[in-house]
Amino acid sequence: MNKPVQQRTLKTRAKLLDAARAIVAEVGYEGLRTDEVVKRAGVAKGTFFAHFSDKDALLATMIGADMAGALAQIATAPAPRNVDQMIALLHPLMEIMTESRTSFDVILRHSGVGIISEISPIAECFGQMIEVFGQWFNPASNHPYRRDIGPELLSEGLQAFLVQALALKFCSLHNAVPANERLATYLRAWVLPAT
Amino acid sequence: MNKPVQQRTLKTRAKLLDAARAIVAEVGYEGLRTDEVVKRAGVAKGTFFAHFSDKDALLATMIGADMAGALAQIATAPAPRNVDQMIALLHPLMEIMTESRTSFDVILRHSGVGIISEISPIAECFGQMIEVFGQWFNPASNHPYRRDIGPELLSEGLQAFLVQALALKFCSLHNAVPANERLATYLRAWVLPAT
DNA sequence: AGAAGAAAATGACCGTGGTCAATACTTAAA
DNA sequence: TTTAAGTATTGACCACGGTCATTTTCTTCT
Repeated sequence: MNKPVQQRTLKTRAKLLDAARAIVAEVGYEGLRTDEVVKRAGVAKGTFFAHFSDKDALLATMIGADMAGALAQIATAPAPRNVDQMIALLHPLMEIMTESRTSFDVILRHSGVGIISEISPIAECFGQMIEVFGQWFNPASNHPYRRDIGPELLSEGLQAFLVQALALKFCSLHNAVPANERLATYLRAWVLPAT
Repeated sequence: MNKPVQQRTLKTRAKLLDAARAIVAEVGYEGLRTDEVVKRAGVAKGTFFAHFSDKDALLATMIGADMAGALAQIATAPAPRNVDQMIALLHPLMEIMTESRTSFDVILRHSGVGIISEISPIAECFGQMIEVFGQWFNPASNHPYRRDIGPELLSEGLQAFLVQALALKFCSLHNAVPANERLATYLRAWVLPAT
């Protein structure tokens, strides 16, 4: 099995993704139709599902790529020295995650995804996040955050609060307060040592 | 406008809900089809959508009712004196919320729902939760939890961790550790005063 | 009781995601 | 170059959620 993947496979996949990107740029994630994707890509309906197990998988691929990009930026930046810096650093990622209700739903659905074999790009991002955030709380460094719990637990909590703050963005009862401020309140209570 | 709602409206709605309950009992939430619901209820397709704006609304009604029941139990019980008691108290609610992947997805989708006019039973439960949990952290009582932040913030965090712990239940990477233990770890780090 | 108006129920119809047996293409060995 | 064994593609087809003009049933007024 030296060459199990053919050239045209890559080409077709790229055509599908390009078409999908173009559509999203025009009508957003909620306006994306598989029929339109295959039409623009110039392939048959069945081909789509030979490349993506379902429509969600296509969305997850696109959204996951965007999230991974934002996360890479975060990973290369120096560790934030306080909560405000942390929020500022997270902001681009938050924007991507809440681009639309549809995409946020996809993210939620894939954040704790099932089987390992079909691990989604989004689930991978969530795993990455824990590692990236974990660096900020590395006990060896002289960070200003609480030290009574491990960096991984601290990261998981940060993730939980991030999702909570973003979810509230779509709730008209709470969205008077912007997500940034909500998250800041949460994080001050979570990552800072008790006074 | 003394009698805007007719008797048959209630009857039909009840028939639909009964049929749906029966189907869920047999094949679970994932096996529920609107065609089957209307067939068993003995009404036409259009009638279904005159009573529920979409399939999700029906699911939200059923799941919301179950959650409200569990929450009422929690509300009447005395405030938990420690994290273990808290978990034990929350356990029935957690079971309902994770009955299936499908129902959990519905819960996530409705947890921070949009317009006030169409507030879903599930969103209402999430609001209720904050109030119920808030009682546990009432500064006037002599609870053993942290007092450097307000009861509402403490409750919101508890909710965020609850959702996070439940989401991980559907993730094969993490479900080696049961949700109960995960949540216990989170809550010890969140609700207890720093040592 | 009958007529008029409002509310509820009907079911043929549609949009869209997803399937699968048949076909076309690619690759590597003979 | 031919051939055989995969691998990718095709498009007619299906399942299922959701719509809406029409019809039936209920209520109220005279």
